[in-house]
Order: sequence, then C-alpha cells, then structure tokens
Amino acid sequence: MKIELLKNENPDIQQHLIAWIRDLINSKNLEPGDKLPSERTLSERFGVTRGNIRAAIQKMEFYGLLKSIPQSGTFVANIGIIALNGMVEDILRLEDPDFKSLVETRILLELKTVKLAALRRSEKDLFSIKRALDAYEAKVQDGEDAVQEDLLFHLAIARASKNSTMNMFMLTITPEIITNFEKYHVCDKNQAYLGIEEHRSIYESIRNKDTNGAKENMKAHFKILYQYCYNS
Amino acid sequence: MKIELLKNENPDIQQHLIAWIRDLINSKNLEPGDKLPSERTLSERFGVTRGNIRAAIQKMEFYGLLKSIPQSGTFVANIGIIALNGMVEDILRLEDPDFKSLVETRILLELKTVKLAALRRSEKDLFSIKRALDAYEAKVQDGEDAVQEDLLFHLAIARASKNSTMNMFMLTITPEIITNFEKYHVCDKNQAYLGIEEHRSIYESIRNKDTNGAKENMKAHFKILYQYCYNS
DNA sequence: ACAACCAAACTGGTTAACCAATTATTGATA
DNA sequence: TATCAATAATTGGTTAACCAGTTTGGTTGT
Repeated sequence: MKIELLKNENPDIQQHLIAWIRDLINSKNLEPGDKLPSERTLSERFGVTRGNIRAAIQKMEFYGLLKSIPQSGTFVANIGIIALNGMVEDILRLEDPDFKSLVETRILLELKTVKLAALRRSEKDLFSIKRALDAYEAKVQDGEDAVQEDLLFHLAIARASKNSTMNMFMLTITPEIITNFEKYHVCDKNQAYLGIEEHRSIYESIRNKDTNGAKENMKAHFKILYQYCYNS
Repeated sequence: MKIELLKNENPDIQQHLIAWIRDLINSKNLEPGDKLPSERTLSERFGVTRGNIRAAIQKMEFYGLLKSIPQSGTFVANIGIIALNGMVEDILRLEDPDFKSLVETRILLELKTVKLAALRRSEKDLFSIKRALDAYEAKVQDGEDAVQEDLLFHLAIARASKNSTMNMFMLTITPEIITNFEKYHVCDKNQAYLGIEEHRSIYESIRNKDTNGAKENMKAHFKILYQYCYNS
C-alpha cells in the first residue's frame, strides 16, 4: 500500500513543484529574464531532492517557460508573466491523451499531410511511398498481418509532406495508436484486401499531384476510423 | 574549437547510439518482448557513458520503441521489428522544426480546435474564453502590447475543444511561435484593433455553436499568417 | 529426481559527490 | 576614489557510488 503511495507521489510532486515555482515567480514579481533561485536553494526550501527540482524545471523548459544556462542559473523566459501563468494552468490541467483524441488528431493530421505530400513530393519520396505500398501488398497477398507495413506507408506520406512538425507529431502518436489498435480491436482482418485498393488510390493521387483526390481517398480510407471516432 | 566539437558530439552521439541499438536488435533477431543487454553492458560495449545509453533508451522509449522496467531490464516494445526499423529511420532523419512548418501546423490545428470548441464547449468553457477575450480587449484599448492575451485566448479555445492531444500539441508549439513572432516581425501593431473584431466574431460563433462560422472566422483571423506561410 | 528455497549477482533508478564555467567579493594599485 | 586583478563562492551539468527489487543458479531436503 505504501509503495503505491510513493509511486504516485513522484509524478504528483512534480506538478506541485511547477505550481510552487509559478507562485514563487509571482510573489517575487520576477519578470522575463530574471534569475530564479538556484536548484539547491529550491530543493532545500521545498524540502525535496534536487532531482525533483531539475525534473520540474526541465518540464517547464520544454514548454518554453524557463531557460537554464549552464554555470549561470535558471531564468524566466521572455514570454511574459501573464502568458506564463496561463500556460502553467493549462499544463497542470492537461490530462493524458485518450484513445479517441489520438484517433481524431491522427485523422486531422493525415488528411493534411497527404494533401501536402501530393503537392510537394519529390520523385524520391514517390519511390519511397511506392516501396512501402509494395511491401504492404506483398504481406496481405501472403495472408499475413500487415499492420506494420500499413503504418510505414502512412509514415512515408508524412515524410513526403515536407512539414517537420507534422512529421514529428505523427511519429509521437502513431505507436500509441498501433498498440491500442489491438486492444480495442479496431482493425478488421478482411479489411486488409480493401486496404490495398485504398492505399493504391492514395498513392496514385500523390503521384498525379492531385491534392483534393489524395485527401478524399485518404478520407475514404479512414471511413472505419471515422465511424469509431464519432459513432460510439 | 575543441569545445564546440565536444558540444556537438553529445547530441550527435545519441543518434549513433539509437542506430547502434537498432542494429543490435536486428543482428540478434530480438523480437517484441525480448530483453536488451543491460545499460552497463551497452555502455561498456559502445565505449560511452551510461548516461548516454540511458538518454538514447529514453528517447526510443518516448517513441514507443522500447520499454524499461525497473530492476528488471529494457525490452523491445511489441510493435514489430519492421515498424521499429522504419520508425528509427524516420527519427534519425527528423530535423528540427522550422518556423514555417510550425505556423502551417498551428493553422491546421486551430481551424480544427475552434470547430470542436464550437461543438463541445460547456458554459464554463465559454466563460473562460470570454474572460480571455475581455483581457485582450482591455489591453489593446489601453494601447499596450497584447500578444500574451492573444495567446491565452487561443489556448482557451484549444482547452474547450476537449481533445487532449491537440491541446498538448498547441501547448508545445505555441511558445516557439511566440518567441519567433518578434524575430520575424510577423505581428503588426495596428492589426491589434482589427484583431479585436476578429476575436469577437470567433467567440460569437463558438457561443452560437456555429462550427462552420467559427472555422471561417478563424481562417480570416489567420489571413496574414496564411500569406506569410504560402507567399514567401 | 524433483521441488523449494536461499543467497549472490544483476537490473534500472536514485542520490550525493564532483566538475568546469561563471559570477560575486575583496583588496591592492594607480 | 575608481579600476582592475585575483580569488572565493556559486551555478547547472555530469559522473560514480549506492539502493531496492528482480532474476538466476545452485544447494539442500524430501
């Protein structure tokens, strides 16, 4: 019992520390560019280990709220105190992504990446997508599970979109979707053959630089996901 | 000269380590669920510090490729060896997000979040958005810079969209966009008064649950960004 | 022969000591 | 008194020792 309590304490304490640091900034009227107390001081004042402080600071640094400079100190980012307070509130409130929100976001991203891919793809990109398509078809023809090849086909399209941010987002949400696919049994076995045709038409649209066609074909491909996302 | 070389070595070595770990998994035919050699063994074999190994493993864990279990070992995630290879390739190839890709992604996200917000907003959400809007108006009326309040207005909408994934994405890209705004001088001073009207109409659409109107009003609000993104 | 058990080695995670670079303080000098 | 040099204290980052579970191999008792 106590072990679980301790387990939960660690991620929980980070949230508290972030709130504490925010309160500190507010109470001392620290402005952008001002220096925070040292990590050692904070760890002592809050009665936690320096590692906890470092973790909290790094998280705030990830969201662009603080800036650590080696051998110098940790500073308030030049983002403004109002924005900082608002963002901290959002960060603390932020909950772990649920599966539906992941799917919803994936659909949004892919309908855009496929459009951009059709617009910007190089010959090299096209070849890369084609190769992923062939690998997918081969696996399905052999009656084997092709969920990995399916994934790589979509990632190849994201790569061809030439948008590094969307590409990164796709990489972050894709594995979680894959692992949840099996759990929720979204994937249907006999859908695989249908998937070949859909993949082919998506590829053709990209090859022909038909942006709208690419989007529509992708939308058709996501039909089942659409239903899952909005009808249950 | 040597200092910079060392500085560049650290992030660079992580990429090499990820590739090495991938090669190890392939050469030993490790399947999902199999255990990797211990961190100490890997650090010794690759001739690097354990901290480097841990950082590389944690990055691969972030992308769902590995799974570390305390006091037990690091395991290959059940994602399949083919997908793992493809994703590692993408991760290694992935470059830092450029400003244009950030803006492009932000526009995409916000056109969706505002639609979802109009569809799903609670009365509480509406109040929260209204408060952000009022704060923005007050600042502009006083002739002060209101970029922070502008940001919070958009984040409030993202919160009302009830999609935690998009909400998180907005939080990650927003600060970088803000800091780059000043650098590239995208923001125009006399646009602020125009911004009030645009924000108001967006708010009204959300209040009336007019999804399409909300999207169109947001699109109008992004007109300058649109131009920056596609005409330069 | 086999099962139960126990201790030693090994695991990822955590902590405290250490490092090099920076900053503040002091004091000597012009 | 002002300036600058030198040194001591402080900084975030890094490393090596340590910790508490887990796994493993062998041993022992039945």
